[in-house]
Amino acid sequence: MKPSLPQGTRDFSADIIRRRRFILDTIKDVFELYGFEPLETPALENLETLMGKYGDEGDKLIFKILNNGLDNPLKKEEIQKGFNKILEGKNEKNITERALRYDLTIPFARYVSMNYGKLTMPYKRYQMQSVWRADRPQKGRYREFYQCDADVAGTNSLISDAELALIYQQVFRRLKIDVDIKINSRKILAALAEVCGGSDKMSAITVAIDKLDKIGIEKVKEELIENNLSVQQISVIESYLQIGGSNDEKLTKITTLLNNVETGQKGIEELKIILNYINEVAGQSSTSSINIDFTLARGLNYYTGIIYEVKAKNIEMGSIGGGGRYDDLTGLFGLPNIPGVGISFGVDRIYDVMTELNIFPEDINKSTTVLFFNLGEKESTVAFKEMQVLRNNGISCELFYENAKLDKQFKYASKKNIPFAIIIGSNEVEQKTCIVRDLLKAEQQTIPVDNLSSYFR
RNA sequence: GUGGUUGUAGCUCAGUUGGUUAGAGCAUCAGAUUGUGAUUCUGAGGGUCGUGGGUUCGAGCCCCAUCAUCCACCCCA
Repeated sequence: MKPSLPQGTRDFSADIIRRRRFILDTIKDVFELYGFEPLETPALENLETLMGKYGDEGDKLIFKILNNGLDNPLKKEEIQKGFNKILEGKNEKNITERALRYDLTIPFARYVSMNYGKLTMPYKRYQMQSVWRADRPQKGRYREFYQCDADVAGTNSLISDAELALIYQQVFRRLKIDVDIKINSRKILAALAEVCGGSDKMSAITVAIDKLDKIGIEKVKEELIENNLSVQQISVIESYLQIGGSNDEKLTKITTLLNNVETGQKGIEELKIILNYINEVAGQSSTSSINIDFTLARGLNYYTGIIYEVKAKNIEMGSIGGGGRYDDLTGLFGLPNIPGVGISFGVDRIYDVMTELNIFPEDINKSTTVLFFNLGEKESTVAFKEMQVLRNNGISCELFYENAKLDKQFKYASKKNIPFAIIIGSNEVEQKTCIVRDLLKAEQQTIPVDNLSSYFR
C-alpha cells in the first residue's frame, strides 16, 4: 500500500520540532513565571463531556470515535436502531460514546469539577497538548494542532485577567512577534444587544459585528437587516462600531452610549480596572499594545466577561491566541459558582507566522557538536573511547558508523550542521593525538587526545 | 458542510491540437582521487504520470468518480 496521512495532519521532522520546541518552551517558561501548574488530560473524552459546549457549529467539528464491537451479532438490533438515529443527526451511545479533545478548556473544567476537593484554590493550571477539529484544512488551519492554555479557576479577582494579558505581552515579546492584543467584554456586547432588541439577538449581533474588518460596515448592516433588526437598532450598532480613539476615549464614549444598561456599566468598570493594572507596569516593558476593540466577539459561547484575542501584525493569518472569562463553567459538570478565566496560544499558527517572518533564532538547529571520523577498525575503536569521554563531559558527539570516504563523512557533518570534526587516523593513534577541525572556519589543529575535553570546555 | 486549485523520479518542475521507448535540474549511488568536504568530470539506478473507471486504433493530456494538496467561504487557534 501507499503510505499517507489523514487529512489535515502532519509529520514533524527534527528541524521543525526544534523550532516548535522553542515556541513551546517560551510559553511554558512564562506560564511558570506567573505561578501556573502543569496539567495533562487524555486525548479522548466522553462525547457527553464535549457535546453542547462549543455551539452548534462546534459540535459538528468534534471528531467522534466509533465504538468497538459494533459487529457483535447479539447487539445487532440496538446497533441498527442507534445507527438510524445517527442518520437523523443525533448522537447515540450505542454507536459512539467517545471523542477526541476539541480544546483544553472543557477538559480543564471537567478536571476541576472532578477534583475540586483536592485542588488548592484558586487553581492556576497550564496545559500544552494537541486538540482535534474536523474542520477543512486551509492556511493556518489544521485538523490536529497544539494549544497552550493557562486558566485560573475559582476567583473573580480581575488581577488574574490583567495577568493573562501580561502573559500574552511577555510571550510574544520573547518570541519577537509584533502583535495586537485586543480586549473587550461580553457584558458590553450583552448590553448592546439589550439596547438593540433583546438578549436573544446577541449572538446574531456579535457574529455580524465581528466581521466588520473583513466585510465592511455596509455588509454588516445588511446582515443585521436579515436578522430582523430595525433601522433604529442598526443605527445604535453603527455608532457603537464607530467608537474610536485611545482606550480612555473609547471607554468614555461607550459609557455614554450604554449609560442606561447596568450590565454594560459593569463591563466597562471591569475593563477600566484591568487596564489600570496593565498601565501600572506599562513602563517596565511593553512593546505590543493592549487595545480595546468593541468589534471583538469570540465564538465560544461560554465566555461571559472579558474576552481577548491576539493577532500578529504585518501578516495575513487568523488569530494566534484567544481567551476570556467565564462565570460558571464547571456548573455544567455539577459544580456551580466557580468562575474562571483563561487564554490560549495557537502554536501551529505562531510557527507559521514566525516562519513567514523568518524570525526564528539562527542557532536553533544545532544538535550534535562533534563528529568523530571513522578511518578504520583500530582508529575508530580509539575514537569510540574518546567520544565517550566527551559525552561524559556533556558534549554531544557521534562516531561515523562506517569507514567511508572522508568526502562522505564531511558531507554528513555539514548536512547535520555539526560544527566540529575529530579525525583520528593511524598516525594520531600512534602519537596519541587527534585532529580537531572547525568545519565552519575550515581550520584545524592537532592536539593530544587527553586535552580533548578541555578543548571543548 | 459549500466553491475553486493542484497532483508526472526522493525533491522542484517541463511535457505542443491526444501519436513511437515520458524528460531536466537537484539529491542518491559508483568511479576518476588509498588521509582532509562543501568544486569539477564520467557513469548508473530510480516513474503502473495520485487511485479507479470511461471515450479512442492510441490517453500524462479528454470525460466521470474518488483520494490527497493548497486556497476561499462558514467557523475558528
